[in-house]
Amino acid sequence: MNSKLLGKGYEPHDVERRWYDFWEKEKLFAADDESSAESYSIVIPPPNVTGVLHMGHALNNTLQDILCRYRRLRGDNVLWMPGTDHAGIATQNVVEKALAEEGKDRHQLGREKFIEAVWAWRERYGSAIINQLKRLGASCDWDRERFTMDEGLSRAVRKVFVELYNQGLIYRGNYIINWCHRCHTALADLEVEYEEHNGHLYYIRYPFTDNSGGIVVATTRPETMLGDTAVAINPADERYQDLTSDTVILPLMDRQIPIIKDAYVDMSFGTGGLKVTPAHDPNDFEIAERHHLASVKVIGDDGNMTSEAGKFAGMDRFECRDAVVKALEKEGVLEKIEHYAHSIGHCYRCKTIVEPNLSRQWFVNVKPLAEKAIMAVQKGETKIVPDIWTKTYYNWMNNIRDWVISRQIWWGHQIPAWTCKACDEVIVSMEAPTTCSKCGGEKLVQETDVLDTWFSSALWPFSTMGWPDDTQLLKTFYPTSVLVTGFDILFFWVARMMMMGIHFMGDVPFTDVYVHALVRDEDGQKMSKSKGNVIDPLTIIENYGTDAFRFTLAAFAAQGRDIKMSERRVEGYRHFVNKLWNAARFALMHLNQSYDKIDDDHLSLPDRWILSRLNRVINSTADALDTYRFNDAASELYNFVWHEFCDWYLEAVKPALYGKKGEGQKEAALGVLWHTLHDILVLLHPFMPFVTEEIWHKLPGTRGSIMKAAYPSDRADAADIVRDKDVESQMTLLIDMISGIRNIRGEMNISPSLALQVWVQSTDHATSETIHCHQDVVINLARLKSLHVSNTAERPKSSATAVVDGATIFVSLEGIIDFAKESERLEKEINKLSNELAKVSIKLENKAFLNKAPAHVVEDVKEKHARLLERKQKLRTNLDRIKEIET
RNA sequence: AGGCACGUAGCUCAGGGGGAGAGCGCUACCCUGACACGGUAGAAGUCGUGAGUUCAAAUCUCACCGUGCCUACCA
Repeated sequence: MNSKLLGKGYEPHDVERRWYDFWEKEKLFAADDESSAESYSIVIPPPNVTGVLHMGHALNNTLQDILCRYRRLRGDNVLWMPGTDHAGIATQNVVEKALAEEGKDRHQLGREKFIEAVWAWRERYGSAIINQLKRLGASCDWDRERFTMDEGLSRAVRKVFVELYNQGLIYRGNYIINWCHRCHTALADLEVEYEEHNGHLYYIRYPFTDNSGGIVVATTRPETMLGDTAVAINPADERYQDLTSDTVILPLMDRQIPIIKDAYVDMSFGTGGLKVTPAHDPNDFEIAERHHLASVKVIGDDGNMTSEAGKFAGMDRFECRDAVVKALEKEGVLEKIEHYAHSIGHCYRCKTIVEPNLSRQWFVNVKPLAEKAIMAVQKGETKIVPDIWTKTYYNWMNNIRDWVISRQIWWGHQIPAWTCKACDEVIVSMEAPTTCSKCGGEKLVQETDVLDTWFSSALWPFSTMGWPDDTQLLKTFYPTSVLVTGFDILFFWVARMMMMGIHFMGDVPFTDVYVHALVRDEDGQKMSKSKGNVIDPLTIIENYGTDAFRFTLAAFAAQGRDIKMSERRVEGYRHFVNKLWNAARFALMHLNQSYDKIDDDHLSLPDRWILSRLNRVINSTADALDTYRFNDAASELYNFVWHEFCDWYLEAVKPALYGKKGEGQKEAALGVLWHTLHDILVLLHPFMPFVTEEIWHKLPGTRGSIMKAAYPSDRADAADIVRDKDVESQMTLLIDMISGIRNIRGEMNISPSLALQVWVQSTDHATSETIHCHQDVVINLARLKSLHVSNTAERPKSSATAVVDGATIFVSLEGIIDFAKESERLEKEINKLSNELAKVSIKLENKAFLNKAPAHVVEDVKEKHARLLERKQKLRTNLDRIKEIET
């Protein structure tokens, strides 16, 4: 007996550390660059180097790990490519903050020293999130870990930039972009978050040159009026048909500006007069283009007013707003102020209010790339799961606008463009040029801007595999099998990877995209630090163990639904881990060897039954995982292990295991027990890698890591485990009988220790045969003194009755029966049956149903009706008897 | 403004045209030689509201109410 090998309760911490080290040491996560096995690959959504593991990461990586571990068990050559993202703005912010604490800023250091400081920071803290992923059990091929700023990936970035530039898909120009004054950089449209805000709408009168009348405009940002270069009205607006002047005076600046007519102006808004500020509003910018208006930039890149702002120059933009309002009031041109709710854009990194700003930036013309990315999904080259996201993907791709890729920060891939000081020629090239290709000049200055981080992440599926070199890794693993991600980065990342992958690799980056839900708190709120509702995955791991946590995430991961994280649920699954542990503990008390072959001759009904059920769960789990139904797989396994294996099988075979059924049955049961536990461990391993590995090593006959095991249905002996419906229905009969007797015991308050005498009456030969053959199972599990089976109405005088299909059960209660209680119990049962019977009867009385419903449905309902009726009548007979005795 | 999802037991959620399910919680009994992180039994839902399609609707359609999210606009 080796029962001492397992402790009474499962203690995760030591086990987790031990096996993770073992897996790493044994290189069990390593992919083969070249292998005859089928390839399966996933690239990790690279977390930010500055990041700490949150629930989103935990879910995302747990799902990927389940897939990877599952595919390994299926014999695939699996590559899970790990790495991190340099997160330009976020990381720069973090390092700047650290510098600020030392009283320094980046400008004092200079660009080069600052970059060094960021690298140093990365050395020190950058592996935090990687270590946290390891605690989750993530089986990434860590030897291949990549970073978007690595030399290899940087080369890919330069290559892509140069090619897109040469193809005319990257250009530089002056356009309105979103500007964050705090991060001091341009932001892409996607990087702006809008939030509802209670502001004001200011009505300002721009008088005619003679200071009379004029046009009233409305604005939420009065300070921008300093940069107005026109007032626009709708050409169809009747209010302005009789204008005598075609100019107005811009108040405070005393500038004469034109009145222009443009159909863009919404006549129903405000007064129908629109102030035009081309440098600070995207729509105004477009109007200005159409009407060839000048642009006056009054808000500077630092958030202060520029010299163009006249006497307001140098003022902070918000202070200026108040000052302008006061000044307008003083001039008597402020008509009114209304309360006005509107949404304002904020920087997604630092939450500062962003300003549309005219600026010279680099852009990607994404339309041509997007078209191919749409086609690829339409043609099914990439499948988005669940399908619901496909529409969102199309919608966004169809309305896509050019992408600003330049950022005015230091940390990132510096744009590989140089300007010749002598002739202003722009040279874009992989390596720094020494002379100007046009004039031969030697004074070349590199563009100071860096690229958007997402520009490099867009290349992730192939840059991590060595592109632009033609590597073996790419040949084996590109396109990747699936991308697992949250919908929040569907556009930021997935769409852009699609575009770049197709353009540069000539093939989609992944064949499937599995989009999972967002993890929210128990009330459905998005977790955020500011709300203080963040649940730290590492705390959960500390308290409940990684396996319980992972299983919870899988069980919660129903498609198309957000996940509301509940600690209670994790606790529940911790109990499940412990249940498995104890089932194994019990099994290992009896198992001293492995069993290659199941002894068919001595199998009991429970043995055959559990093998049949095992066969079902093997197939349904595989099916669920193949279609990304993680929650289905998890609940199948949960129910099988707890409610079939533990509750029924283990209890049923105890007598055999304790040698009460002879050596033959004992050995047969041991064989089944070994097989079932063995397969349970393998099936559960993707979800609960640690506890399964721990038990695996205690199970006799296993060699090496469970990671090297074969999925049950792929094994040579898989044929031994077959589904047998006959066996299942026989076992169901026994289970129903036992439950019926237990119900009587419970309801009648009969002590569990009292062994009962039971008479079973059945006129159905097959039923009585089954009961007779397997009566030991019933006697054992229902705690009986005796069980008599007959086809006559032989029964004890004082008894309680239960009914199953094909048989009536009489539990002798000689001397202890409480007639009133038994009547009550029977009446309750009869009531239940009557209710069900009523529903069924309605159907059968409905001629339309009998005529139109499919024959098998009608047949089913008739059968059910007969069954219910039989049961009810039997109970009724016994109730009558009881009442007779009682009176 | 447009779009998408969701409203099922006290709580958290599965299910998805023909017998209402799970976990937690609750009630009663039980420390039965794996497990009290356990066992056995039990109570509990007009499946948001209203209409329609159908022989049959929790399930499909529409409207409404409520919740959440996404996209766009916002002078």
